[in-house]
Amino acid sequence: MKQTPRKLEIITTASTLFKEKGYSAVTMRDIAKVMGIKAASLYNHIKNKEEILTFIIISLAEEFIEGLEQIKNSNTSCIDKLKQIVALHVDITSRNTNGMASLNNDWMHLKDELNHYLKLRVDYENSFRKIIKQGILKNEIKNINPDIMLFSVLSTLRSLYVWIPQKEDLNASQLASNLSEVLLKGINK
Amino acid sequence: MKQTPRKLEIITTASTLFKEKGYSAVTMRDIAKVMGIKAASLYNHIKNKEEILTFIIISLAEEFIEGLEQIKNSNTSCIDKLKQIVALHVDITSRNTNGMASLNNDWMHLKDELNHYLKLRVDYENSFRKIIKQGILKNEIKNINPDIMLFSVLSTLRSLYVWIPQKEDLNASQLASNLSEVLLKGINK
DNA sequence: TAATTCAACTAACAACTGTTAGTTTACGTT
DNA sequence: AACGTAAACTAACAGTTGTTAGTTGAATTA
Repeated sequence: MKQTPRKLEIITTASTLFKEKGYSAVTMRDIAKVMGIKAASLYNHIKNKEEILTFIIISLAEEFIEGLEQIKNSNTSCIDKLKQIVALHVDITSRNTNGMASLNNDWMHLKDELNHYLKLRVDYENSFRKIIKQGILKNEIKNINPDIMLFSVLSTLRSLYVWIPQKEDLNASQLASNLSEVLLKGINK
Repeated sequence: MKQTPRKLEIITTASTLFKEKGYSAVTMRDIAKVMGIKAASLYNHIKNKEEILTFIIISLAEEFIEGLEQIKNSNTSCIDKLKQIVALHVDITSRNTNGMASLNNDWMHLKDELNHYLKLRVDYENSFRKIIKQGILKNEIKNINPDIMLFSVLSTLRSLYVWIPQKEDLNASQLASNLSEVLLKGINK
């Protein structure tokens, strides 16, 4: 799946607008206007509006899947794996704050690739839960309902795209380590 | 602001659709079809589409503000106040999972009431942060960047609307206490 | 120089959007 | 029986939507 530079410009521009107003509220004319061209000209580079959304979402989802695959195979404790997952989210999100908005909020507007996306998401959550469950077995993690822990941690990580742009003073590794501390050990002294 | 029963039915129906596809992707004809009437008939009960969204968002936002006001004035430790905030979110969200989707994802489509909403949100976050900062001063809470802790906890609480409907086996108080445990003390043993 | 390709353009389409105006129907009150 | 009202209806509007077809000019290649 090679993309021309102009096509990537369209995707980048669209991402910004999708984050601001959501996929459905952004028109092809909106995207074209920002780029200084007419809406019809976009179709020299892309098949249709859906292709833009699909590219944004699927490429990010696959990046997460690949990252988690690495972490699963690393020979470390479960707690360390969780720290790596936090760092993975901080890393990918820092580089794609706009796209992450679509991944979180616009996936339901996929058509052709909806099932593909849903499979990737379920796979990701299952692998994540497996690490937590193993941590409980190995006595590294508290014996609370694993779904609640998964939900709590993953909700925070999925919301990073909102907070990272307004906290540019924090660098990535600093944010990742502070976040790991809070998620793993809580805020109570 | 008294609402007729039929108007509330429209708002409830719209909330469900807004959660599924987002405000922009839901048409007046979609809402009417679910109710078994024509789109034009909706206007016997509501002023326009925006009024539906405004009602959903502002009434929920005010419920949160009022709840937090109570908690601020309660004569307890900061940790206990945070537990009360968790319970507040679980309570309101359990009763309004659909509306919470709009509060989180559709607020940018407000027009007349956008500034009102933004003020309520900033006020809420400021009050929340104040409780965390006081907890740090009183040595109840770790001395980490309060914004990171606020972000982490609030992200989880704001995502509850996604998880509560798919975990109907958990009752509210059970969920609130488990969640408090995870958010306050972390998942690390 | 001629031929080809790229990436913009104009013009138009059919479908869909929120909304209004005017009409009809059913029902409770005088 | 007559009236008033609530809540549905039909028909239509003006504007917007994604998308297509065909054209143009500039740059690249033969």
